[in-house]
Amino acid sequence: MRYWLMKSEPDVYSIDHLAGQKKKTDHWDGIRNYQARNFIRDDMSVGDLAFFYHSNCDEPGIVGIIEIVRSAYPDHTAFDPEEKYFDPKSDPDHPRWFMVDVRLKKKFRRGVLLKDIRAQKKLQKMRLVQRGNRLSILPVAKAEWNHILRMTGED
DNA sequence: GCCAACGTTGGC
DNA sequence: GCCAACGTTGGC
Repeated sequence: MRYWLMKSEPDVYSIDHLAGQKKKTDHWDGIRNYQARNFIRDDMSVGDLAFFYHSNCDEPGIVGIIEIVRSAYPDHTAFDPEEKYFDPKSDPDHPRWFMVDVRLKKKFRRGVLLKDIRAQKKLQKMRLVQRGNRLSILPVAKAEWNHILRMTGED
């Protein structure tokens, strides 16, 4: 069982979008970066937990917890020319991009903001707080996961 | 295979 | 809106 952090821009897809889905479950499409793809395709399993992170917004930070409920399968939005993330180099016979399904497990009453994470000595090694990190899928160490959970003040 | 140009991410 | 970081593209 692994821990992850998954970024989404709230203007595009926020935690409330996910909360409004049937069974609070949805696919996580649009990953178009090889490192991120390799993480979800090779290392992510059903039952893994991930922080839902709001990026590129007024208050970037972790806003809740999601659970992986389906392991990687081809991202069909790459096949559709109408889609924003269409990629002609991916086709159903040889899919290049993959996605997983996630279910909302918990929305924090108060998110853990990036600036608060940055202020934590014990979280300095997180890839999230290191400069220039643009990866949308990041592994999180168990100790870091627990530390952030404590910062929420919830169980 | 090198590397300049270009595009995207994302915090600030 | 700015800009640093960094991934991708394409000419050579």
